[in-house]
Amino acid sequence: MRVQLPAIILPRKTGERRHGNKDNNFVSKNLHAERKRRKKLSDRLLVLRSLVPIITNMNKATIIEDAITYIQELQKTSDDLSEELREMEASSEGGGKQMEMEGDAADEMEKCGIKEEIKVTYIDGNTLLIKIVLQKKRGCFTKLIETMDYLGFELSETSVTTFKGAMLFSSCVHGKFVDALMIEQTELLLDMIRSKEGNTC
Amino acid sequence: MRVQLPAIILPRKTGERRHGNKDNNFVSKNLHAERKRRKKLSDRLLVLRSLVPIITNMNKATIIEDAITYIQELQKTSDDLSEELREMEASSEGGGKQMEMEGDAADEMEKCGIKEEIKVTYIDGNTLLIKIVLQKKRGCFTKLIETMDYLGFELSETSVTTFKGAMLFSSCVHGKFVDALMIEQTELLLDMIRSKEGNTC
DNA sequence: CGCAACACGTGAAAC
DNA sequence: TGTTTCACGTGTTGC
Repeated sequence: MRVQLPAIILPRKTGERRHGNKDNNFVSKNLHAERKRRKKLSDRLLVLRSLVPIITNMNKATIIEDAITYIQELQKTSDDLSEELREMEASSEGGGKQMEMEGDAADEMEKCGIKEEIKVTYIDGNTLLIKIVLQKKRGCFTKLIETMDYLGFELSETSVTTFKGAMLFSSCVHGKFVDALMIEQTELLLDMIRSKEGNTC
Repeated sequence: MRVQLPAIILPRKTGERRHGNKDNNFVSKNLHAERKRRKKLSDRLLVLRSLVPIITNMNKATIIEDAITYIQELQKTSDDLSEELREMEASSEGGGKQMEMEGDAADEMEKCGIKEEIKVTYIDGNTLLIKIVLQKKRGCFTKLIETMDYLGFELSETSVTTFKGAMLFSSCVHGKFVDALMIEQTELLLDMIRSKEGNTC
């Protein structure tokens, strides 16, 4: 094998033909251009070689050959990865069936004139009565409970009923409430639950 | 731009120098070898070009240049995909946090002497009173409801309370019950809910 | 020695 | 027109 440093190619001084041209001034106009072109090509090949991890030989031809096989490998692995990811996403979404069911639930709710809503009734500084109507989705109850927990609400006398694709949640919650503060943030609370639904499956 | 068919390159007949060599027999032995080498290199470049989707120009230099950018793109997308996949795998395992929380819930339940159980009280041929204590897990409520729905149970007067990592579910369900049949299958029902829990996140 | 790989200068075709 | 790109044959070098 040719002994050559990986990065620094020592340019061979071969073929330097000092051809004794008769007309020394007209040494062909494109000489410089051709040199530049060759240099550009060599540099490009060098960059290409630096990108390919496995280099069997330093030959120009083998550099390109290795680049070819490397591109093929990359394409294959890329395809495999994207397919694997696609499968993973598909299985992670719980199947389109679930989505359709949720869509049906929304339709059913709309057909029956049920709308998502949240109503907070202030009892006293430590007690609220919360009523929430949500589209019935997988895990929505857990997300709701988690939101309540995140807000520091302690649930008691909780009741849940589902019908016509909707879920009615009503609960007497205990905590330190600053009067009407939370009551005015009901929409925010609803958004929190909704966003939490969107985050996980 | 050079007019050239994408796939079939018509070989230029340029530079065919019929140099009037004095010694016609010794036209330099490496002529054939050099031709073969050039052809090999050209062919490799052709293959490389066929692999790169975006080709700005047919030039040798630009072919390599495009290949370089393409390889860089492939490497980047490959890295991105693998990282995305890694994240997805990590989050798809339910997250160690969630597992830990569920484990904590189980510990807390055990510490408080609460055990998972199901108790079915027969009211009449159309009504049952069901009480279920389950470990509080993400989505367990939905799974429970789905199981009820699968069994053809119609829920009414449903109440849910969570405490100490456990979830208490009690409901008055309506349906066509064949007396004690379902009552004896309570363990089966519990297993169904548990297995449903295991299926999804 | 031959073999393989390379850079070079050059004529010509394409733009 | 001139510029660019190409293939060619060759001299040369390292193995």
